[in-house]
Amino acid sequence: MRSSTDDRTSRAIIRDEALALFAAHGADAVTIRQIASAAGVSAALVIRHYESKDGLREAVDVHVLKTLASMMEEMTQSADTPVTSQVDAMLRHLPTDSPIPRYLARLFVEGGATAGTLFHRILDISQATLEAMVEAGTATPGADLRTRAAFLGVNDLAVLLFRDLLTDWLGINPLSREGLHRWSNEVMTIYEEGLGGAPLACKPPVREHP
Amino acid sequence: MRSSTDDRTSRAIIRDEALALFAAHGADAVTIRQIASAAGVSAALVIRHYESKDGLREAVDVHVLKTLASMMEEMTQSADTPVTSQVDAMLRHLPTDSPIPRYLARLFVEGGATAGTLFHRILDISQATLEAMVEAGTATPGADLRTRAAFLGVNDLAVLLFRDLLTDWLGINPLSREGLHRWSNEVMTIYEEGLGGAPLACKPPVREHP
DNA sequence: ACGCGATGTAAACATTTGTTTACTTTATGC
DNA sequence: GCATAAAGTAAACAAATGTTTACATCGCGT
Repeated sequence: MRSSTDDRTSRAIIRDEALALFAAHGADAVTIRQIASAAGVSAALVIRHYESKDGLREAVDVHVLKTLASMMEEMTQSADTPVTSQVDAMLRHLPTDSPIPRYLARLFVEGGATAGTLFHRILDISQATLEAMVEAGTATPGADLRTRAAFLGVNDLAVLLFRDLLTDWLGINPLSREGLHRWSNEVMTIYEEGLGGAPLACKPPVREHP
Repeated sequence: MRSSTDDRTSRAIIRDEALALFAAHGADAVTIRQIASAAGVSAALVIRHYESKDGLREAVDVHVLKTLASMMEEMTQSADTPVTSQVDAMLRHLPTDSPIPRYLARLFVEGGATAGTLFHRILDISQATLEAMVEAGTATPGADLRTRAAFLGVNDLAVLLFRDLLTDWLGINPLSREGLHRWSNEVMTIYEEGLGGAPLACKPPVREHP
């Protein structure tokens, strides 16, 4: 629901409320009247601004894609993004109650062109990062570098998709500060040493609390 | 659409067609008339058998859960399931065109009680497997065994959720025979040695084609 | 003050959807 | 054979939903 002091244009308010509702319940399950009510306007105004429900859907898609694109651009410039947490880093740029993660989850299972474009872009970055690491000698291409890049990228996205279920099972939101710390600590360790830890005959395992 | 020679009861046919349509388009987007038409019966008969659309939804949920439960039981008895591919192994028990994977994907992003139960069960198995490996000395508990188990379980499920998008990006279905081979080969390597491969000073990296 | 476009609304409309009703057909026990 | 229950259907119904129409209000340049 829009707050009483809100200088966004009603067009933007409608789009944002639609995004929130689409993320929460899925676009099909949300009615124009619900969106209108959440935005504090009439149903007719929603149509007036976006022509149809499908037009609104597209507008929301474009908006999400733009938001993510600018975020990804910003991230590729500041080079502090390790391979483990491309998406996690992305999410740290969003407010914790942002509807975008959940919207993305729905987008990905739904398929469609937008999802394909975004997925492609994310995995391309994952591959580029891995290639850079191989170049730098901090990673191995494996038997098939592209498959390896896909594995890394998909693992990254998985935290996002399973956020709620993981929160239940772990007792802590893996995208919260504390949760993310535990999670990436574990991921980093596995990516560095594998599941078995560093071979004891070679060097002692590296632990956080030795 | 039901085939002409089909000895299933019409009740089961309706349930199966509903499952297929729910998986393909999401339960909200599918109408009772579509299900009826796919099953080759009238819409009224769908209601007659399942009382309401929600009743049908529940019946489909129960059926999927039962199918998976019997599959998981069968798998825990034959002890040849490595930690990397609990779900993959599950899927190898299903026909390649089974709607169940896609149905599960929708179930998981939707949340709900059924999804919670199933997710819980899968991650519990993941944890038990990891604990057994630690006991056997083939794995390390890491800084937080439960988080580590969650990471492994979720990675496993991710292939399932991203199947279509991965097929696009990789050029091969990661759940096909060839695709699954490449995928788990990569996963195994990373779980065994990490991204960097075995430290060269200790022993040469283990490759499939040396 | 006034015209006018932008912004907004309530009520009506056509269609879709889940469900009900009244009715027919098919199988089954006796 | 026949009654009776189960399986099945077409048509009607009520509510919901996307959209349209006709009408109101506000801001603003002149």
